[in-house]
Amino acid sequence: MSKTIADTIYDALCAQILTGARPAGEKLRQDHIARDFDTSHVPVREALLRLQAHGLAASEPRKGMRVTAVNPLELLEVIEMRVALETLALKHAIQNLAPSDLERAEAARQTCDAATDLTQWELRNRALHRAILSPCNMPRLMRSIDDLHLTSARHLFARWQGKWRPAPDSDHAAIVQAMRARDTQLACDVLRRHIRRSR
Amino acid sequence: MSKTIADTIYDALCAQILTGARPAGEKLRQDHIARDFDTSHVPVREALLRLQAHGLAASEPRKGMRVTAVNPLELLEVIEMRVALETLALKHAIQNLAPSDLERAEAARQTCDAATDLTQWELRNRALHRAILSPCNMPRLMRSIDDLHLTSARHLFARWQGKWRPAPDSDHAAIVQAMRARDTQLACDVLRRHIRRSR
DNA sequence: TGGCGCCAAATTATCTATAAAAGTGAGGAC
DNA sequence: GTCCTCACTTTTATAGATAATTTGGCGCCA
Repeated sequence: MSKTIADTIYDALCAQILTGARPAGEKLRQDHIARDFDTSHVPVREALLRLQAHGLAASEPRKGMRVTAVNPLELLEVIEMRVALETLALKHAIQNLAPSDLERAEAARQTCDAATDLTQWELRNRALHRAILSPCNMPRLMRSIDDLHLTSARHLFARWQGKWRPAPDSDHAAIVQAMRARDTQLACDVLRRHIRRSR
Repeated sequence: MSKTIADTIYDALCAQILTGARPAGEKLRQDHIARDFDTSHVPVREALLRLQAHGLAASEPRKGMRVTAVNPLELLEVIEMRVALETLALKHAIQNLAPSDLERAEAARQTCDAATDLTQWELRNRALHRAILSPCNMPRLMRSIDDLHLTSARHLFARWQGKWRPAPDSDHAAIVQAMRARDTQLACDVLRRHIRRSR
């Protein structure tokens, strides 16, 4: 399970891009980053490729990579994709739901509501969505959803950085409650509204 | 636009995995592949990373990559994801539809029906789905759908290799016709049935 | 005979060096 | 003054070498 250097670099760059520490359009120069992490440029290349795979960077051959732009059109796209895929996951999740899943979801919900800053909230919000959906037992679907959340998170940081205030989320509570009642229709409706609200 | 060596290797490995020339579970050894393509192992690593990103290979750190298994559960997952995402794309595509899009779709349909072997048909079938859906103008959605088609194609080859016979596809015709009539509901229904049929 | 540890071979991950391409800017022609 | 060219710098892409890790076999001992 040992993390490679490339893994470490990827995680760090990913966080920097999400939070806006590396703004959209910034050139990602291999040997600069290599110096930052005190390695050679080879593992940096690997990390960049993975950023590209997750949609966080784009490359032009022999011209290097740049942090991808976060244009509003892409956000609309991502929101509709999230609606389609997360409701699919939720339907299957409710079918397979075990009591322990409900406990985990409720715990994740409370943890999320207790967040005190945006970075923390974003992490916990993602964890909550995973907790709610992962009982669907569809690993590939979950990976796709995670990728979409990455893009959503970038918009979130771009828009709310500094303006965010802690507040309990009533949608989250409603979804968990509908799941407890095994009301698939209601849970999906609330989730759909919840995701679309993030515009 | 110059293709790098890594691009070339990726394309070749991708085709080999799709058609089953490299079966599921096969270890992808860097320097063996490097010898095959007469390069160093560095571009091979890059190609492997990209296979991983598209779900065609999986790695355990320091243990190398293997061609991913194509288990029936994943196929079910991919089919439901395709239903969710392709109907989403189709709805938007029909909204934006221009006459030239319809022409292109019809041409792609006829080309697909004229395929004489499975490899050809698979390529043209993918092109047809792209032609039908791409007027949605949602590049990220299209990329996700393309990835799902890769997995579907692997199942297709695994199941029909040698048993495939040329035949016109009535679903394709029905979808194009519904698009021409701007009947979103009908088009989506046929598409859903069409995708689920590939089980 | 069967499990355990150690050595050798294979393989991956990383580093350093080199080649190739792209950007940059000064100097000259018009 | 503007534009083109050519050398210089920066940066990416690939190669070759090295370090680190895993794998598999072999003998040893219970």
